[in-house]
Amino acid sequence: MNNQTAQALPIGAVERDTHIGRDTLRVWERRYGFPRPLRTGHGVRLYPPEQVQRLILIRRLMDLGFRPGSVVPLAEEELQRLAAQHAAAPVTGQPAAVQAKLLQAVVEHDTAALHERLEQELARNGLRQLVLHTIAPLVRLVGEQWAAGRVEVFEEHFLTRQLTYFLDAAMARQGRPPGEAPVMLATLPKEPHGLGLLMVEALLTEQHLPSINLGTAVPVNQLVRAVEQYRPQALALSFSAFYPRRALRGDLEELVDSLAEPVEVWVGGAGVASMRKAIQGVRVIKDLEQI
Amino acid sequence: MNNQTAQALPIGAVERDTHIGRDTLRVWERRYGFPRPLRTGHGVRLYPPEQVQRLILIRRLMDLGFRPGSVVPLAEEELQRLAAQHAAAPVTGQPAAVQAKLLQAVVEHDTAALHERLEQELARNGLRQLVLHTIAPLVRLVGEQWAAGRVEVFEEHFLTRQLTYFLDAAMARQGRPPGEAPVMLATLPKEPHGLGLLMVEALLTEQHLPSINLGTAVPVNQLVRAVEQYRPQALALSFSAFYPRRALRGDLEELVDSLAEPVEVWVGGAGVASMRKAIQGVRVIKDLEQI
DNA sequence: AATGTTATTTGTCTAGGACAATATGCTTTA
DNA sequence: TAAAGCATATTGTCCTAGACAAATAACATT
Repeated sequence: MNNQTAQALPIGAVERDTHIGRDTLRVWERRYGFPRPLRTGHGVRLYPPEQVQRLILIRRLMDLGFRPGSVVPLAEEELQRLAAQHAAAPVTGQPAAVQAKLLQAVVEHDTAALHERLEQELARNGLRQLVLHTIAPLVRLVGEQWAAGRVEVFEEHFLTRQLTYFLDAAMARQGRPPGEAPVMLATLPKEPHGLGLLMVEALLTEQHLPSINLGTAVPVNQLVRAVEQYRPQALALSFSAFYPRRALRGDLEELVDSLAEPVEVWVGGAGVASMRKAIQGVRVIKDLEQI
Repeated sequence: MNNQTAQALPIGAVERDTHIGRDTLRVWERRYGFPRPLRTGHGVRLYPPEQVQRLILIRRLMDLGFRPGSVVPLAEEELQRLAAQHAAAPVTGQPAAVQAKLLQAVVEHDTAALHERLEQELARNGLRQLVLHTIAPLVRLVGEQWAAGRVEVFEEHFLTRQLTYFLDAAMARQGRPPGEAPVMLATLPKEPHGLGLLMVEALLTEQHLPSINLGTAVPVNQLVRAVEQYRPQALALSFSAFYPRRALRGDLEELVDSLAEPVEVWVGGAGVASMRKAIQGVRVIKDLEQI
């Protein structure tokens, strides 16, 4: 069923699969000599699958902190070596036995085992401890394993859905806190990862505090309107490690500038941990425990 | 707190807020004379908020079926008139009393009322009927109200989260069906709307059929890998009315071409309802009831 | 009314250059 | 030795104006 020629992708498809912008792909070609796509008769770029695969690998190394100039020009083998090196690097601390087991359930696609273990932890330690000491480390672990090439993107998708389901069920059993929500949760358009928000929602729920979770990829102007309507005391935004660093400061400044209402802006997640200078009117939450 | 000059946005930000591509924004400027952004000293476009607002309105009209050539050149008042006309258009059928009440709860941000009513319907008619006759029509209704300018994007975000929470809780009470999942659910990268998947998941769960929901925006190559690993009998994809029509056929063909494994591909949702020609190897699900 | 053909509309892609913002490397100061 | 200040290098995003393929609309024919 595999059609050979159809496998080479135009630049738009590559942008989507690699999360590297079109302009960037073209400028890399000019500057570093890679990628070097095929061309149609009319000059349109067609990227063969190997090059797309290598771009994904490059992207992974960049998320680990490498800069384009130091990885894009490298030969295939050198890239593989770099990646392997990082795959061998010790994972932060040693994952507690529980997380290792959970990770195993994820890569083996064993939904039942995953839920059973989570249920055990919940029964033993309660929702707060479950989020802080089991789920948050698990999510971090899976992220690291992905960077090391041991876990695939679709497995993260799978985990995200399972955790959402589990936390929703757990919150429902706790009961939904009544009253006006003092905290609004969301991510900006470039951020598709919503587990951070969900964990915060669970922590708040556990303390009988209502919250409004608008989910991922909410346009700035919509956040402004939502704040006008719901009038929360705080707007909490989550940023994963993959949020484009270039854009972070500008995006936050744009948001704060647009907010006419008096509202605290909280930001958290791996994406803001490395922020150099503080931004006027934005409070950085370093740790989930602070909630 | 509002900074006047900071309000004008560069083209990248406008692309995100309007979901109109950069190239498209520039080509409209050339062809239709709108938008006509300000420029920095170095020629960089800066779109004032009114123009962004008008672009969003244009986008809404296009989602209603208008073509760019017939709306982009129009003056502000004419656009407003067109929109108002469609706002006045009768909503499909008359929304049953239940949906009207639910809609009211959404726009009034009354979480408690929303959940209470859903709970009532669930208790009375069961999960299947709730999904088919209450939630699906509600989602459609909110979409129409949005197109008419009566509901805002952030309210759809709010509803999405609430329905996810509710359905997850309902499914958890039913109990998670054990065993290997015969159906895998996902949306392609350009499709951020995941409620369709969730409704299908709920319908399957109600019939004690397990499923694997990978959620939204799964890259094509990851879908291929996921199918290789989980080996489901069917891969079901959901497309909202906002999925770019130009890309639909090509994206599906790319997917089918890449799938080496024998797996049925099902597609559903408003985005495929208007598909002209069938695509080899793809089955169109016209109705949720078919599940 | 269905089908086939032609014309128009529309989004995405091209090249090569430019610039502002960030990160790095080097020097000076406490 | 560490912090701070400054110069240099790196990097993503934006620019222009033109081109083309795919989808849609309009028209002609069966």
